[in-house]
Amino acid sequence: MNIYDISKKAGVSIATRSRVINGSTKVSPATRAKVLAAIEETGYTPNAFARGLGLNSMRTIGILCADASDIYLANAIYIVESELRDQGYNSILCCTGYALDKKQKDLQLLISKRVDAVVMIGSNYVESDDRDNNYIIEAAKKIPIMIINGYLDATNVYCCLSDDYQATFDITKKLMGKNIKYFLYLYRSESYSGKKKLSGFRDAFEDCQHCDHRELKCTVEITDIVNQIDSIKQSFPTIDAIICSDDEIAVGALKWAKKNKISIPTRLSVVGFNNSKYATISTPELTTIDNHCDSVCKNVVNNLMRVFNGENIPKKLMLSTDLVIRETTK
Amino acid sequence: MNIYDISKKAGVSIATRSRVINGSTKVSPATRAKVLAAIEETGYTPNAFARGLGLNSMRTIGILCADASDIYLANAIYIVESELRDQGYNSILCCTGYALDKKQKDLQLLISKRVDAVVMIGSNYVESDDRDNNYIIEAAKKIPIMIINGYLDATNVYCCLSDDYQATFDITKKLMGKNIKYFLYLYRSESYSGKKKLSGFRDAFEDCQHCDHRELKCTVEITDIVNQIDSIKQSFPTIDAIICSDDEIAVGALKWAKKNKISIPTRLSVVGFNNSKYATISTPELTTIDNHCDSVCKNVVNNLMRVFNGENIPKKLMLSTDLVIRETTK
DNA sequence: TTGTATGCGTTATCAA
DNA sequence: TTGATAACGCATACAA
Repeated sequence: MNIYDISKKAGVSIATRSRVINGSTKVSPATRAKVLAAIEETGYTPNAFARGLGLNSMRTIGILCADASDIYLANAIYIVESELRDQGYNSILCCTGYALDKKQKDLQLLISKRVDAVVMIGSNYVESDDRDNNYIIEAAKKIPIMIINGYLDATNVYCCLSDDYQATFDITKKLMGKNIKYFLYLYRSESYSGKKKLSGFRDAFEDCQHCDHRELKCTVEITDIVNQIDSIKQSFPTIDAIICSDDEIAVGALKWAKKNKISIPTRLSVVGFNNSKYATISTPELTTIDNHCDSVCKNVVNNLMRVFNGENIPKKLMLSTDLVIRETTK
Repeated sequence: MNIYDISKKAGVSIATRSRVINGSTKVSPATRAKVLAAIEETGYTPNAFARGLGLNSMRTIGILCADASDIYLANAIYIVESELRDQGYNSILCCTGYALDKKQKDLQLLISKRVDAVVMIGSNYVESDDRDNNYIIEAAKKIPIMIINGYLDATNVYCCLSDDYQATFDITKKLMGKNIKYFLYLYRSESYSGKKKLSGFRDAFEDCQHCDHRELKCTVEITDIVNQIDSIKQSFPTIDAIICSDDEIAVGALKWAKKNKISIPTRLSVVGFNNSKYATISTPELTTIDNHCDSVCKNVVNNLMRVFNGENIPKKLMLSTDLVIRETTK
């Protein structure tokens, strides 16, 4: 069933049929009705491939993320996909993992599938070594690349992120103001946003004489965190606060505190990051930094539409965060 | 840059070029080298739309799920996508929500995009009223439909699910054996698998004289659960065990117990479902039913490949579950 | 307002 | 082993 069959059935030319399908106004009501009737009767659907070939677009966006099962990324995927579809675009999802070669390969794959743009969800796509970001810059020569929570200065690359540096800086300062002196920072990733968070934490100590802090890079396995904190305790006996780069790590910190019978928040403050569902699932419920993932995602889709529209949009859009106070801080 | 440019550059016909691209053996090493050199030199990539038009396939599978941010569905999406890509297929993700008309519309949309098959993740796609499942049956006339955790008996529809009925039946019986008498069952969804779980729970009471039980349909908001359990307490004062249709609800039950200072597992047993990350994030860690989501998903993709291959596949594949005992049961 | 002719970049069929 | 040519189904410029 194709355009010719429909045209024949309706007794019009294929051009007229095309006008009806695509909602052109330049067609008389009578002929439009004829065509619509024929379409209805036959259950005809336009062939998307042929359409794509002619228009050089199937209105499809590639979504790249390391791991769709990660609670934070999953939420972002959900929002991005929904927003895109509201705009008439479908999403091809590609879970790349964290290895560079796989990320490159998958981005290439999406481009070969002729997607109209790619949205990279997660700061892990921007590498520390600038040469490793060439794959993004090359891709951006063909289609717009949108990066969520990462920043890369390149043509046709548009970034939207939350102010992670300020967030960790502010919460650390805030806790210092509550007479907290000994801080431990837990993190897992040294991605773009991972580094921002870490420097925010570090910089907070610049003018604090009586404070001290340690940084600990945890393994991916949350169950190991308890032992890892134990081991740092030997050289850093007092811990008043643990700031974590995500909520899952913060849950690990809570489990450590529980095992060592350290009462929260009286003797220890714990702060998470992301304001994910983990924050309310956990007991006690986590004080955490809300980086407004949904706003970031909506901004990205909105910006992408404007790029398609030929508008000039900022290459870097930074959104502020909010502290959500629950049960793990005073 | 298209097939003609490459052919001209290599000094061969477009047919020969096509043979090289598609790995046909019927081409001499010399000409193959010429073509490959031309491709390499120009950085040519075949046009996927034109290819799709010719082959009537772009090797794309539609994934339908209600909510990609749900921890359970997100995990399934991740596995399905990864497995599909291993087989050379891309995935178009569509988050439909739970409303029937949206599900119908989105399935239709995927078909109009000419996907090779659709994978429905989540038992919410099979409706109670059989007439409402017509949209699936109709779709299956065009492409294979794979259903994860739901069952529908129709041509070209293939289902893979875990034995949820047996799971709740067994755990309830098991707890009865430990002198537990008063059971509360908490659930949110009346989907296909939701109903199976509920009947498993109910049937466990058939030959138990001294036992009693209640069922409570919770609202979606987990924070309401505490109040909802409180209210049932008035007509059902003693609760020895709470069985939940998913881990998130179980966390709600834990929060209720904590608020009422009921010690777990000594005075109350709580059992979750899914063995999701929530089970280990929560405190105490949840005893839960592992329905082996990963195995189910892998089976589905594997079966789909066999369907494409023209093999005869069972229309219903049931996998057994396992109980994972942690801290919320004796 | 409607119809005709052509291009989009492949794959596939049939000869050579 | 290679090449010419016909589909594939649609959009659109141009003509009527």
